[in-house]
Amino acid sequence: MRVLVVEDERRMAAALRRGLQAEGFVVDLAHDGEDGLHQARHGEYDVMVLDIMLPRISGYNVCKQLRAEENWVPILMLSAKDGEYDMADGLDLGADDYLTKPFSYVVLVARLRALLRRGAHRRPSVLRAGDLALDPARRRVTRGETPVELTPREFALLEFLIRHHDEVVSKTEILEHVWDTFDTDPNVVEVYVGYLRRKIDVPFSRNALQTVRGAGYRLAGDGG
Amino acid sequence: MRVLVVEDERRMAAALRRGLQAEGFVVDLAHDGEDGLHQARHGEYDVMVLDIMLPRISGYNVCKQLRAEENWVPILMLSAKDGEYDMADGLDLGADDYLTKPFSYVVLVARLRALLRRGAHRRPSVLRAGDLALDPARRRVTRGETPVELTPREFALLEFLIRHHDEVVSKTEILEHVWDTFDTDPNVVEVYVGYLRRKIDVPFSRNALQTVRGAGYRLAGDGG
DNA sequence: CAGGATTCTCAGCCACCTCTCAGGCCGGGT
DNA sequence: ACCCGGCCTGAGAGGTGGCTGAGAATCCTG
Repeated sequence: MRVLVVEDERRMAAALRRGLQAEGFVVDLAHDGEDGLHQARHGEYDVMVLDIMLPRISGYNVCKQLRAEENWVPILMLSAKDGEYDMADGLDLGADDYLTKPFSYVVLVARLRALLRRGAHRRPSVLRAGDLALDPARRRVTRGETPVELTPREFALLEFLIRHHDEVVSKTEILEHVWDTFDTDPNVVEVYVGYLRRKIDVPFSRNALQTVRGAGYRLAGDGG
Repeated sequence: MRVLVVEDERRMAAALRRGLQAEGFVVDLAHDGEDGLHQARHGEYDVMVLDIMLPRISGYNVCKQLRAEENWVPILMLSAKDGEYDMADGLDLGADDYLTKPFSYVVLVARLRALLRRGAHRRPSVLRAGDLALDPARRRVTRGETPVELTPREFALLEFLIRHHDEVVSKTEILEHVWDTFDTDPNVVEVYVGYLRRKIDVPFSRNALQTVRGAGYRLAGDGG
């Protein structure tokens, strides 16, 4: 599990790093708010420990900024101050938990694990067209209730078609977006369209993946 | 044993703390329902004493909320003698025991110990996927009823996979989160996936740890 | 420092995937 | 009907990704 620790006091930061590494975490450090914000944006962290009193950008603003950017990494806030007001403030800004210094090391680890267990709020996005459903994250395709096994190329092709369902897409477009070339033999598209049809078309049902002679292909969606 | 006491009357709270500490418990206090809910969520308590009449959020709702979040910490409820709710109400909402004020410490402690002995309904602190269970705190893994011995690296890999069960995770993602590098030979992931399979895959059963060629790996989990 | 556990590298092997090719099919125009 | 161009498809060669056994390097522990 990968954790970003944003803490300006060097001794505290070093202690946290050692301790968390001993617990099996992969630890990155940032020593001010700007650095922390930057690292949080570009690294994929499972959880984040964020001090409030920081040079350049305060922990409050780091948190606020990340949430504004739709970054939902679980955040545990640390503060030297005490009082309910601070805590409510931090939680309002989108932190997931809050700890007041001095804190017990055991408690910190326990709460980090609690955050990890809950997980970040993630967005489920499933693409649909007709009775076809494609989940890019899970890399899973179903027709109705039955799962469909696709090779990577087939999957990429179907994803492109389903994103443009009900539109006619030319073989050239497909080559550009799925194969990343434009001067290959378009026959390869025909071949893969054939593969897809064998896997996603139900016998005795109208074809979901239609040929538009001279123009390209169209994947029929529910709307039209 | 770690106990969380949620009680708004300061005198009563202080008395409970002293009494329970004398019995050898580690005691945390919360003075209203919101605080109590928060602490219960983020701390790992072995048992919880929860007053019903509380500012902000009632004890009933704290309990209900925790159970809705699959938090199965044993809860002992406290009520004033003339409360508007009765015992059946509290137990219906998922409390494990119920005491009416005034009560004797001896009885309180006896019932807490009984709860601890009985254990919670279930320990939800473990991650699950299919018949695999991984307890991050105890660093323990079981397949069904049988324990599985894992090395630290294997454990970290399985933890990452189980947290993303049903999703396809690429070797690069795995390298970043488990190995803390991104430019190492991905073959090391393949090797460790192989190790894991030998330890967690049951013969004659469908593979829990599936290869998604060209994309990564997916740990199959049954909704949990 | 010895012995064992753990992590990692390497190379060979295998299965699957990708793409090419050639022949056949089909639709439309005349 | 006939032809032509676009499309489909079966077969198969070649490439690539992934798996694994062997063993080296490293870490841990007594």
